[in-house]
Amino acid sequence: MMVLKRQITSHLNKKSKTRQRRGTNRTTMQDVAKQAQVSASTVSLYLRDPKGVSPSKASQIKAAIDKLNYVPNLLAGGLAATKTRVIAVIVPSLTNAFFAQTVSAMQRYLDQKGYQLLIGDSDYDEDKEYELAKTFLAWSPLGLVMTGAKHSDACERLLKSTQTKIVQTWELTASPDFFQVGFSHYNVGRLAASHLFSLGKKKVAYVAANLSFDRRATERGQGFCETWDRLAKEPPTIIDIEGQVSPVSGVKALSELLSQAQAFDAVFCSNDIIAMGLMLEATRRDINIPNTLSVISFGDLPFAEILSPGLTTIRPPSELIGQHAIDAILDSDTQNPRLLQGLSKEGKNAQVDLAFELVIRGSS
Amino acid sequence: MMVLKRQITSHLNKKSKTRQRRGTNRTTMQDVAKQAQVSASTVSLYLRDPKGVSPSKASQIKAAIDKLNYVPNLLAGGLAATKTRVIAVIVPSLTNAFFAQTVSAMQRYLDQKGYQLLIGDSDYDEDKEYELAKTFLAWSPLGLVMTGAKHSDACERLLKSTQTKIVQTWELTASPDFFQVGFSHYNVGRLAASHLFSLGKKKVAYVAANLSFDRRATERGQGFCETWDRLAKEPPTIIDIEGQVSPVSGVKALSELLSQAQAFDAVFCSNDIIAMGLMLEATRRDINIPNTLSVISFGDLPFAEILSPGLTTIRPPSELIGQHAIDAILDSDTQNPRLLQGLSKEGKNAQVDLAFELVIRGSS
DNA sequence: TTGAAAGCGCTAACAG
DNA sequence: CTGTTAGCGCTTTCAA
Repeated sequence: MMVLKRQITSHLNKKSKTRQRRGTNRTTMQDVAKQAQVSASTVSLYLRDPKGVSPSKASQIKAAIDKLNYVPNLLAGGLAATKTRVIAVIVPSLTNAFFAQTVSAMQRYLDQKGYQLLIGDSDYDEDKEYELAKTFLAWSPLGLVMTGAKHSDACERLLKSTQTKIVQTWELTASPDFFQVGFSHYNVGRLAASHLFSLGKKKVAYVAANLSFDRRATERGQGFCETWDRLAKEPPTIIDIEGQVSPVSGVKALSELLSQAQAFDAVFCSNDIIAMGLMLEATRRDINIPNTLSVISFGDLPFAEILSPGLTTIRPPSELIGQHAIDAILDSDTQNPRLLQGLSKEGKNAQVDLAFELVIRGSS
Repeated sequence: MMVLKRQITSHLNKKSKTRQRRGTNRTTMQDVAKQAQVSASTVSLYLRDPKGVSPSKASQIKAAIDKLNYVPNLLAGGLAATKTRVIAVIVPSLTNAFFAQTVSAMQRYLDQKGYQLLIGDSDYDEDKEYELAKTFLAWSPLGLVMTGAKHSDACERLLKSTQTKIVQTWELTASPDFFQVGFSHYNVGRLAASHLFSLGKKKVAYVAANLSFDRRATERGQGFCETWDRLAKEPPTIIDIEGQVSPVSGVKALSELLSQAQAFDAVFCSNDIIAMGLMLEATRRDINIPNTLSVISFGDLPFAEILSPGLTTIRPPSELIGQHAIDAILDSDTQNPRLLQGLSKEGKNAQVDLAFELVIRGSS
């Protein structure tokens, strides 16, 4: 009996063999419990719901935590609970202002809610995207936010087989397999076309970069070209600059435009970065905007308003996309009430179709 | 004996009580092991070092993994190994191009190495930064990359008490407590001052936004002002625009500048965003750059070269900072060989002082 | 309210 | 090269 008791005592006081081996020294919940003279499960309860334990024990535990500088081990917690407070996000590029805005909005939205964002950058590469998704799912996240609605077959299979909530953003498709939050890029193109047509423009072009890699820009282009064709009975010219999107693409695009036989009186740029380059180059070449050439674009990035003239552009709901995506994931966690109101989010593959806005400035 | 055997068998075939309760259905390593007719530890070994198991078993295991669509549970793995392949990063703002570049470089650098980046955005708030650091450390990351060398006292204490490798970036301090990789912002300011002085400029100003919140911009300003004062025997004027950094700050700054009694012939902008606004506004007001006003800045963001005239600016080693930070962390993990060569990284609080570059264009 | 017990799924000695 | 074993630190019944 005495022997047994001593063994128990020593078990409580000494580090286990494994911990000794590894040289691990982490303060555990067990340490806190001992310090506070309660059991580990009471500490656990306190951490999740402080009002669940008696005030006296609560203050003892609080003191112990402060004294020992205790940091809970989320790995152990997640493993035990078979779920985590992590939300994974995969974007094509972190340096792209659109996605940076969306991710940033997610972070702010999550702020103080105790969730972590696991962020991955696929570099516009489907294979990398697949690898990222695989690794991210291994962290048992509450949800996985993908950018775009098209993935490699393997990735698609993976996403369908997981129990994790999947949300696709920035793109809406006809018969979605997952929850989607975005807007119609096709309609963005339509809006641009009708705006230019209503201004009485005759000869227009769609300017983009790296179109074969940018499905969403392609769709905007389609909406633009088909609509223009219907209105003006003439298909727009498409200028597709090779290489990554940068202001330089816009510079090149203008040269390309000027080298054509016809004279254009308006262009729709696939985004503001390109439009900026094009407008600055136009200024340099003494081409008057909007008199000689009207410019309309997509993005409404911070510099759009200070270009001369101000850039007419269509503003996407970057922040809202982030918020709704997070909302959909938190929604599916029964622990959390719905945050944003007024939108039906029922169904595994519901869609949230957000509005975009035409911001008219001097360039058109 | 028979009874015992049946019990064992049933234990292997049925889900455990806990899993049944929770309704968890995850494919585990155990499932793979059974499918492949080997033990779980063999599967584990295979996953970490495929060459460690015999070719025949290896192919069986591979087949089993594919068939079952097995995704390892990184939480369990990390817990068991008391370490993870996660690297945490805290930046002041994800939408800030400088930090986006650094984080993006980290991701690319880590690509295919099987490490994850846990990214947090402190929104330039020391309290948020502290909370983030605390939560991130709870994930037992291999390392934690902080931006800047100044934190709240509580945060400082936390960072010192942890066993996780801490790296501070984008800033170098006199007697560092942690490993630092950055460059001297003071010297950036010095370089800007001597460049303008060598050009024969007489009356200069330092233009910045939100200076009281931007320690690094303040330091660049100090380097600039002190050096200019020494060279020209006159302290520069400091224009500090309130509010978040944006091109609009530059627009406002120019008005401010023009409203002063003296006429300036050169300005040093704290970053390219501001410089862009200032230059566009100058063009609008028909102020000739560089003849009437020279502009030099800091950043070399993508648009710097396409402004008219091109923007003279000092390019920080954004990507290199990311690479060295990761390197320092991977270095401290004995599993990994040093990746970048030629730099001594000994010591817990060594410094990596990276070079920056003056890119001279038409604006100066 | 509180505590004991039984895992969560995996890693890492260790022995064979 | 392979399997056995003993945890990693926490959550969650369940009973007291």
